[in-house]
Amino acid sequence: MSASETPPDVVPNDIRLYTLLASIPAGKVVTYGQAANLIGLPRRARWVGQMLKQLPKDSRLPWHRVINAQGKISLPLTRGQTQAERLRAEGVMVTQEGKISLKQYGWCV
DNA sequence: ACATTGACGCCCA
DNA sequence: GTGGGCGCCAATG
Repeated sequence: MSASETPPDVVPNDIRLYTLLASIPAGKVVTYGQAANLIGLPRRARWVGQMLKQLPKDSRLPWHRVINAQGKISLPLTRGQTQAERLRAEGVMVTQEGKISLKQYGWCV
């Protein structure tokens, strides 16, 4: 092993998730599963949810741009309402039920 | 070490 | 479109 080769895990997974979050354009959304896939962690959707949950309340990261595969907000009403408001503030149409059109707002890479 | 718990996802009725 | 059931996987108790 030469020292010049880059090990596959030099960047911790949580950092990669934060980086991805920061790269999601305002007005666009991704699903938990997509977020996991995009950082090379298939089948880790639940883990993504755990990470977002543990984010400090005053975090600057756009955690609100992550929704579930059904195109809906996965949060209990209180915080879910906050997420809906944040999204609407960026021009995303969110129904009363917390439904969002992935077709229209899904972030395509 | 075993059982439960989730900000999940896919399949099927 | 809507549930119900099951698989998945890290964190918790």
